[in-house]
Amino acid sequence: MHILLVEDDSSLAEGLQQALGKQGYVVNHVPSGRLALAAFASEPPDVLVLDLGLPDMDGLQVLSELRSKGLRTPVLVLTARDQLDDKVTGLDRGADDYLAKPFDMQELCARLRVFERRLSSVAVSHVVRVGEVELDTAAHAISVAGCEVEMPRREYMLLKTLMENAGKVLTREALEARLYSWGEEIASNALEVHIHHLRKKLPEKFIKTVRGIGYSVPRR
Amino acid sequence: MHILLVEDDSSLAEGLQQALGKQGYVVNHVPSGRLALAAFASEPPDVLVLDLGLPDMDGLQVLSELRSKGLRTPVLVLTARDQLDDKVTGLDRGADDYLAKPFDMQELCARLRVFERRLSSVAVSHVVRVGEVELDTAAHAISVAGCEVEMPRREYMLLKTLMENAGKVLTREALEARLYSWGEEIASNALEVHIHHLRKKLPEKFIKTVRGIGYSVPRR
DNA sequence: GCGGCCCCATGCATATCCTGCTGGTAGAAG
DNA sequence: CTTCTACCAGCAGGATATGCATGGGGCCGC
Repeated sequence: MHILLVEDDSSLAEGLQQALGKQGYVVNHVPSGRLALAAFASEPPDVLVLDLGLPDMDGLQVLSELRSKGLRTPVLVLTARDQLDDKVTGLDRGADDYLAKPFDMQELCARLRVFERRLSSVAVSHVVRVGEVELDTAAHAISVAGCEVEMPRREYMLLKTLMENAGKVLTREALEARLYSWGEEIASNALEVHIHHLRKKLPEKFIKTVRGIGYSVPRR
Repeated sequence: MHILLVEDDSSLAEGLQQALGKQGYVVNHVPSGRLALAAFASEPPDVLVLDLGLPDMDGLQVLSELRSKGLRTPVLVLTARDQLDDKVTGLDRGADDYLAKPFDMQELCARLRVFERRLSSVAVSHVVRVGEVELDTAAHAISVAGCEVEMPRREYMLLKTLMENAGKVLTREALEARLYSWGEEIASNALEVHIHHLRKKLPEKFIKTVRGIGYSVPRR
């Protein structure tokens, strides 16, 4: 799941990015409202985590802006505990949840999981099947010909994006954008290595390479 | 956009069919779950609008059936307002949206537009067909008389530009400009070579040469 | 530390492409 | 009708780019 974190306190942001990354989220961080809107336009995340105290524009303003464009992305608002009024205003303007600083990491994660569930139930079915490969997005499980197969995080993500776009060719850039947040771009053939590992676990010819473009799994 | 409407109340169904038809949608209507599955098999729609109260099988059952087959077609569920539990169950089973009867036509249209947007952004499966040659820009795939044909990058690009401008004659310069970026201009008959390779894979006379000008594929 | 996971670097295999050349063809000029 | 010429088709050798395979080492959880 892609999270866009809008937070001006860089040390807090870094901590969050790291912690959430370990939970398997892909976190992009921007320190200001203007950048948040820009990031949103170029690469819409699944969830927005929004601090209200921002240098350039008020967090609530960001929220209003997004909603006025008809975007329904779930938003979790962070704010200092003593500004409780913000809570009401925030929810009024379309926030989905609210967390007072300082907050517990556990709690943040729990609330993100709620979003995640909501997303996966609203967005797409839980099970994607292509040929004899079945991917259960809810259980994070893959089975090949009815047999469960273990998948590390990156491989899972990669396979998932490929299967969700079965029939289309995904460019190397598109895949990398999906697997990595900004700032953790890779400078090697890591992607090819993952593809390599995936192929070992999947039926032959399941992942087709389109030379010069990228990869695809055929729609069946 | 193709809509499959599953609704047993015939008067409501007729009204919807008419109203949605005016919006430019193509609406097929079936009154039962069994027929819905049949219709789905023979002609998969872009969106399914599903009433939950059906005579033969529960609408939710239809939904489960579809999802278990790995079909990810967007589904909008209709249900009576007093059966709110259905909402949760429906979303759990893979519905994408939900509308309580009686509903406003405006709102239904708005929600369908959301699906439409989602479709067009995800499935940019843009297919160009000229004669018996078919080109799918999303899958980077070419098929001649229904048979898949491999295509390297340059040949693909070349064929694509020709087909997208079927009927027009493209000068050699125009084609080269499309295939090569600045700095990698070519200094030989490379283009002719690619044309040669293409002709080998395509039906006879598919690419016409216009002596002194360039090439074209006829519009059919 | 041990093991899984993942990024990185390298060498190898080959598909893909450009090049240069030879021979063919169409259309105009004589 | 013949000839001439610019343009085009076709081929094969070599250069290049691209992807694959493999091993090393860093990092983190246990």
